[in-house]
Amino acid sequence: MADGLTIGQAAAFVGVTIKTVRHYHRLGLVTEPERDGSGYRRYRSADLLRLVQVRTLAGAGVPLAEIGDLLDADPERFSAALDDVHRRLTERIEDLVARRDTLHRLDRGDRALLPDRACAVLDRLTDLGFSPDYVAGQREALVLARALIPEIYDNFLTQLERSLDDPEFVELTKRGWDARSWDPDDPRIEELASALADKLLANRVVPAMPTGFRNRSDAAARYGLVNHHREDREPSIARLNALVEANLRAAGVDIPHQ
Amino acid sequence: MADGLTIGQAAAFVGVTIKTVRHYHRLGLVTEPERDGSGYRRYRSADLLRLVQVRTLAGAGVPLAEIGDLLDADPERFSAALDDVHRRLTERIEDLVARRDTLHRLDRGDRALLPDRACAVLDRLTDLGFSPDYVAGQREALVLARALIPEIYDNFLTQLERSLDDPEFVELTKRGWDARSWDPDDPRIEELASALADKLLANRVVPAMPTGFRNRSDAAARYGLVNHHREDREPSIARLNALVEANLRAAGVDIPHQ
DNA sequence: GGTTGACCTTGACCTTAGGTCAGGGTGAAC
DNA sequence: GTTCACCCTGACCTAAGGTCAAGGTCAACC
Repeated sequence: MADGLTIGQAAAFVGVTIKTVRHYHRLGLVTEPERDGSGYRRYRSADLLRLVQVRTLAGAGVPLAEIGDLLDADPERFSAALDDVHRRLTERIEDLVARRDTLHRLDRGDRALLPDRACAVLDRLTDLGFSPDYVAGQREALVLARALIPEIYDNFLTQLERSLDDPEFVELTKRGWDARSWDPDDPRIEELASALADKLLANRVVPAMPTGFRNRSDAAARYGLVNHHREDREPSIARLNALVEANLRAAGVDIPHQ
Repeated sequence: MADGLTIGQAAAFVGVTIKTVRHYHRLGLVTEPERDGSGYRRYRSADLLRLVQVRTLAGAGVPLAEIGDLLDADPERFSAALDDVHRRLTERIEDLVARRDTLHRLDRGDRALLPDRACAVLDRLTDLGFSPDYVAGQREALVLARALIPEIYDNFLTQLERSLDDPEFVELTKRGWDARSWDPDDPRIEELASALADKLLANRVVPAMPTGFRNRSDAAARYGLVNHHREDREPSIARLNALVEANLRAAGVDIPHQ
């Protein structure tokens, strides 16, 4: 008898739930339609049209709070606003595409993100016979370096690449990795530290401190984080690294304490 | 002295706010790091790594509630989950692209959405000299028909197209539109209704009632909504339409009352 | 003519992914 | 020695709805 659709029909029509339609009413986005004898809302063509318009904008991500003004604006302002919505939507889409693409890098073994050059170095580590644990640790260090101190990330990578060309250095590094099973007070650690420091100085692959930070302690914090990554799990390696750093410092290399 | 980044540095590092990091702690997504002497959180490399992983997934739209399980899953389950995330992200992107494309149809004069065939008919109406108001009304009716009763939308459109090929019909329709300024009791309305009904029957462009609905009253509600669109604003046109319908009904056409 | 089941009404509270505010403690620098 | 940027907790706010409760209505079926 009473004409107009009920709220359920109207909602199904525009593809939303009843609650959503009522939500739009409460926000004043769509004026409440007339009620029939039993208090039901009855939607007429004009209401549905408005509902479709609101939904189209809302579906495109326009905040509901803006939609009212937008639809009631004069045509050229509306048109300009539409262009703006379109632009923002395009940005959002591009952002999502970029995120989708980085997503698959999470799946390359370690769930972290590294460019190809770093991956090549890591593959080479594996080929040279380093243990998967060691490779994983280096991978994490590279991820951190890239994110925390991009200024010296290249330096870090180059250092790794050059070191791998020197069989003696590779040997020393492997021995250093073996040191994790030694007692932290084992005298061999001091010997090894000395040999490693000499090698580093000879090959000129000393770590460069990051520059350009607001203060030195910030840089030091980042440097320490990268260079002492995973040491909390390996006390002997921590001691080895500390000794190597002490040796380098004694030779005049700028390395922050702790 | 104490090593590790503060929460602000860690947050800046992964590109989020401090509050977001604390939020992840509360959800158990990233375990709370150790505190320093003054109770500040100190983030070490492993914490940052975890933070980057969480952010990468969260940024791709994975609900925070799922991320924990996901990152702690074994590799092949993780990999499968990543594929799933990728798939959902692709769907979302396609959906947004579709919405972006429909968005510009909102800007084609009337802020409603119609396919090309309908637009062509409306343009033709304008070319034939119908007033912009009349065209707007027909446009709205088409939008409603398409959304409410797609089964007869084609029929509706074909009817319009055929009618426009008949100059006499065009003349009668224009006269019908002029009738909105007449008194609703004007005797000319009855005449016109009779002529229009004859023409409709002769051209066989009678409206088809929608079929296949759960009940007849639902169909009737939709039909009424489309066919009596805008009549609340034009009482004379309402009367004219009612008379045309009565004439058609008398000739055996199935049209619901009200 | 009674009951069933699908619909409608309002109102109050829940959700996600954080943001904001209040009130107070820390740390480094000028 | 104070200033200013940073940190702490806890309580409440946001958008865009969803869920639940308690009750009224409508059409259909028996």
